[in-house]
Amino acid sequence: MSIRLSAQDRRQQIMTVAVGLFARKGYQGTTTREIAGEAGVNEALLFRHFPSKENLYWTIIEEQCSARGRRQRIHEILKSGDDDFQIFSRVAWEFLARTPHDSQMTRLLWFTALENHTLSERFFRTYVADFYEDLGNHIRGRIRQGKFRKVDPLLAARGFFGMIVYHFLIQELFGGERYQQFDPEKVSETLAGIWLAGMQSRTPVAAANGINGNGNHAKAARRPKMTHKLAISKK
Amino acid sequence: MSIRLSAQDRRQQIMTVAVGLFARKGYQGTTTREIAGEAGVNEALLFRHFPSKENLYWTIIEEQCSARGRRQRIHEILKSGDDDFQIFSRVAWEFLARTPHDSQMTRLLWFTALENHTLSERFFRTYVADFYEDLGNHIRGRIRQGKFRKVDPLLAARGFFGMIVYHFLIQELFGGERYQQFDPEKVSETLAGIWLAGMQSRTPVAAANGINGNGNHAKAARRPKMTHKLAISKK
DNA sequence: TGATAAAGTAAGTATTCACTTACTTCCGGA
DNA sequence: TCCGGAAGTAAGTGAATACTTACTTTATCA
Repeated sequence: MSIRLSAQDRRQQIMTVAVGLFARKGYQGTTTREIAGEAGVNEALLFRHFPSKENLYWTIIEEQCSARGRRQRIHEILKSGDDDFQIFSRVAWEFLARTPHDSQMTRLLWFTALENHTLSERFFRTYVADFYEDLGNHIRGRIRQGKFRKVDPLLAARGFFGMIVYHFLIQELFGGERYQQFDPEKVSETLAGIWLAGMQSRTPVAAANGINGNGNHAKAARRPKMTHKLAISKK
Repeated sequence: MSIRLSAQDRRQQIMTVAVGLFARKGYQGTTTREIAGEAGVNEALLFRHFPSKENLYWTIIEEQCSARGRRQRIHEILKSGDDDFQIFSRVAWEFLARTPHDSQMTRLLWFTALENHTLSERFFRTYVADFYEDLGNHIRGRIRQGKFRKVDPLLAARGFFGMIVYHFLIQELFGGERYQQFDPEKVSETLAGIWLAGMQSRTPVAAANGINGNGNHAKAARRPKMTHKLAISKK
């Protein structure tokens, strides 16, 4: 028996509890009994607020993941006219400085992407692709201005996000934070600094090793070695 | 009724089928009935070969993920004495040039990490931490030689792996490959090139924006702006 | 101060799950 | 050729699951 709440408050409380459980154990790993139990109510009440477990799940995803706030903020950062180090540090910061609720939702979304691979594409288009478009356009502009090396803007954008998202995953999802704490601001600046210096490098050290001036690759000389390694790697 | 196989062959076949199902749907999302059905045998036979579903799962993980081959190869690459562009391109290549079986196992391991967060740390220590140690040591050496910027070697290694692993995840797990195909060799060289140029940058462009010569950060001037953004991001 | 509607619950149901028991089929070697 | 043992199966078991039905409690307002 639990404290009597208004339908609206109870609904919200059930969703909050469910986010935590779905994020920790996934959709399949969470039972409606657990959700009701942790919310301190009878299971039947859960089904008065949500017609099915699946509906509860998608309600959470659609309500919590609109993420328009972040996209808007990143859009503003990119158009702010600041210098690139400011811009990329702040974009990184947007992804690294997360509330506990953000962390939970990130876990939940990775679960969704893995569990429901028919919907993972929709998820990707809705919540991720926009960032690439905005950042890719920015990078493309810089390349046109001659400020960045000529590389595939999409690949460069992925590289940048990859550094940040992967760090976040290791820290928050794999428990890396138990071994070493990182200051999000320092991480933002360090990773953005590495990536940016790599993109701005006008006389890239790598040029001596096979990347020519305009960012294309001179493959012929190195290919045999790589091919050899591939043969081994396939076992 | 299925073709009669030797116990050894049947066991192997069940494992092969199970890898595919666990990778697509996770541990919780896969039923023993499905595995038996797809293997074309009775469910009871599955339990003669494996005492439990959980045992089947861990047998797969321990048998398929020894990954010692790859660690050994990466160790050799790092000690090969090649120039850094060769080294980092080839390490990237090791992670990007995957067989379909490798892709399946990667999906399965991400599932494991998410589903079983008490064991994800063990997984991380067993199969990931080694790479960091090897690569981190290499980076530390280069910093000592004055060839790389002075940044946290662990963070730099994570940044490098992040670029590669994230690209792989997007392509293989989120279906990014349906929109755009990438040549693994080109991706390896481009990402390694960006990261390496960023690490080697002797007079980093970012220095004008707040990173000083030895890689530490001058925070004071920029912090108010960042803090402002954080306040917004917390909603 | 009751009537009422909404909040909340006890005790189910059908189905599915991992796993078992008791049986049949078939191959290889003496 | 025949028999022992291994490969394979039909038909379950109890527990757990998502979801339901029929009921009780309680806040609110005329």
